[in-house]
Amino acid sequence: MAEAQEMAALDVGGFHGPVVCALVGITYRQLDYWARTGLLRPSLVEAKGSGTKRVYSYQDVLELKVIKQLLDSGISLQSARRAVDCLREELGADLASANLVLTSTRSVLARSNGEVVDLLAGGQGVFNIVPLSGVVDELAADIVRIERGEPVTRRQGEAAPHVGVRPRAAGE
Amino acid sequence: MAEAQEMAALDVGGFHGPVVCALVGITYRQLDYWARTGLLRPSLVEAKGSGTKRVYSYQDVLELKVIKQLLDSGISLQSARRAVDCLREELGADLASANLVLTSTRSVLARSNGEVVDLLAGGQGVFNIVPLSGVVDELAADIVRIERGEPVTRRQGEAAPHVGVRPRAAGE
DNA sequence: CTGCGTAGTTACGTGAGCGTGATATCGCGG
DNA sequence: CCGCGATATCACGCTCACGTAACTACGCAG
Repeated sequence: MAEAQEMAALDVGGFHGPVVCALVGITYRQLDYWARTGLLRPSLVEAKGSGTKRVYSYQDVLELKVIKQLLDSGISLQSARRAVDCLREELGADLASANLVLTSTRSVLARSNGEVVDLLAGGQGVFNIVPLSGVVDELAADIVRIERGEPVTRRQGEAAPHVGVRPRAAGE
Repeated sequence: MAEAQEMAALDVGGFHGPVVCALVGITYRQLDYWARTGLLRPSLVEAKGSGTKRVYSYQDVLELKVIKQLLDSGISLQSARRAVDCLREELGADLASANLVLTSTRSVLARSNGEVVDLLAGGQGVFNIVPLSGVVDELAADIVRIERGEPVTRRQGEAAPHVGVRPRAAGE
């Protein structure tokens, strides 16, 4: 019962450092480095000296997973910073049905696949396109697994199998 | 007349190090580093000690420009290496009408915009899409400028204005 | 109140990807 | 054949993005 209480506390919105590492699939040193350098601070509770605990929100973990995707696909942390800024600005959007698009100069959210096609037709520079649906679904599944005590052993640097990606026609 | 001969020699396929730097918009140290680390060796003449000259082919310069685009858009040199491998394998293709697509696991060439849309519908991982038409056209224009002695002063890290990008409808 | 585990902090090291000179050497003009 | 500029090479150092290990401090059980 006391354990169930702890689980509930997690559900309400709090994730400690090590748990976040398991969910996102990064090392603790990366999480720590990112927090110190200001890439992504825990939005619920910041660390106040040794022994204290950082507490991350669900939204934080989502952004971290996006960052991890970017790193796995060979994008620099610098660019990931711009991506995070974009996600922060467009929080109202439905992430599960949107694509994050980064170009050399700016980053935007494309709600429909049609918008992505339009951007491609514009044809300037390089496009980094991140489908967010996979990230959202995957996180939901992993949270359940973590709360059961199953250790979510995902290999480092390897793309996780995305759940719930539905192929679409171009003219949607 | 003797000068015209030198120019002709360049046209046939040879570019020295510093000229390549000006064309691509990178520093000599970058070109040197990339040659030493095996990212992109001059395919015509390698360096054999101090005082010798590296000679790059037109194809080399094209690949270098692609690498530069990747770097400007925040992609790591590691990923750029994979991109170069892909370009090497698909040399027969018409680069000016193709897009280079990099995912976290592999790299491919998409000949039509339709293929790009199909790939997006597949929806796995992150897509880095490089329209090659701009790179090809830009290089041709810059080569003319170089041979006139005009110094092609392009700002570092800023995307060059692409020529000849034509917007297309999705169902092409 | 006293261990003790857990989590954050510090110190130090590492490799990639260059920048900055200084140096060595080639090849060409005179 | 001899200087001289152009080009490659070397030595050194720097920043980013972490890894490893040791240390430290909180907070909870007993």
